[in-house]
Amino acid sequence: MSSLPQEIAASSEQVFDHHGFAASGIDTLAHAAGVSTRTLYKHMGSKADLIAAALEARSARFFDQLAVTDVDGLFAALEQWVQTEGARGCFFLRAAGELSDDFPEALKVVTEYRRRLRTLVGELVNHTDPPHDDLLAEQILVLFEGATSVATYRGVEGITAARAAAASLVHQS
Amino acid sequence: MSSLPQEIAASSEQVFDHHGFAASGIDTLAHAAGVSTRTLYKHMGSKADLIAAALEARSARFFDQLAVTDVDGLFAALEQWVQTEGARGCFFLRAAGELSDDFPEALKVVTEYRRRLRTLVGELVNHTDPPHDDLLAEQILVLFEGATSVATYRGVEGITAARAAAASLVHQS
DNA sequence: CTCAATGTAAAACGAGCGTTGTACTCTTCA
DNA sequence: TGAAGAGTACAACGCTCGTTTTACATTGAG
Repeated sequence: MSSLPQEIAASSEQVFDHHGFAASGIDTLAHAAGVSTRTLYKHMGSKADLIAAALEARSARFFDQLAVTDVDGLFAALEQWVQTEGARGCFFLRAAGELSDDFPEALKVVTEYRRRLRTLVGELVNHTDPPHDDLLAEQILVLFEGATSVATYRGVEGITAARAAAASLVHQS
Repeated sequence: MSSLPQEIAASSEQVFDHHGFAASGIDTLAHAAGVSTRTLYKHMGSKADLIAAALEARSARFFDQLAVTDVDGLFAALEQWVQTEGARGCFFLRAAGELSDDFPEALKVVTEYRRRLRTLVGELVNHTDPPHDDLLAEQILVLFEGATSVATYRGVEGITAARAAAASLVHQS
């Protein structure tokens, strides 16, 4: 049995993902979490804090899925994610677009997510045989982000295409 | 001298792009357009209609920039766009994420934009020498969307990488 | 000149928002 | 037993929002 703050952050992650941040009211978020608004505020402080917590929860959950050993596994994991979670575009890009400077903590989570994703891709590319440089890492990152976006309207086909493109770029000398 | 509705849609496009749809109030939008709220409503009907009009304006403006003859030109045009407009992620993806079913007209514009972008990429890939198939078109689409996303935090470097990747994929048999 | 069209300013409306206060119930454990 | 802690329901607060109303200014054509 996990803690209430974690449950609230987890269910809020889903509500924000499906309806956007501004459009998700506290009452809706509290009801989705199965708690009263009073309890929600006691644990989360404010809506801004709750948004940051939801982004943290998504980041942790997403990188758990991305625990892979090679570039191809990255796209396999993304395909798996989209099949179980659906595709609505990068949660963090959407957050950055919707949230202004009034949400500095949330934006910090977005920045940290991006840094971590870039680092992960860089490591995976570095462990290919033979090792590759920064250009390939940037290209894999583009394919990953592109697959995430394209999947919103072309489904897993976009991820399949990205996966094949990544393989081509990795294996060509 | 262009018409008031066009001016309102154009300036609203900028406000929505920089601050999000829900966070942009009617007063802000009217002030940015240099008109009163009364005039804004007379010409645009409602905020939902204004959002749809702003998306239409962006679509027209963006595809004007994408009047190119080959795949490489596509990424050159995107690089140019980002340098003059900045990068905040795909406007249409963000709209789809923020707007619910209460905005059917806006979502129709998003769908139409995506259909048109996919068609454009398909045509450009088909006119390569030698002509290529649907897989490459999907891959170029992924690179284009990925470059748009990655540019938000890695700048034009992401577009440069995507451009090189596209060239690799096009020229390899 | 006048009238219709088109614009403005400013206030008001009802609704929903994020947030807090109050009063109550239930559990737990010393 | 009884006090403390943690949760609930529910109303209220001040604020902002989208939208409409009212009253007034400007302008160009017949």
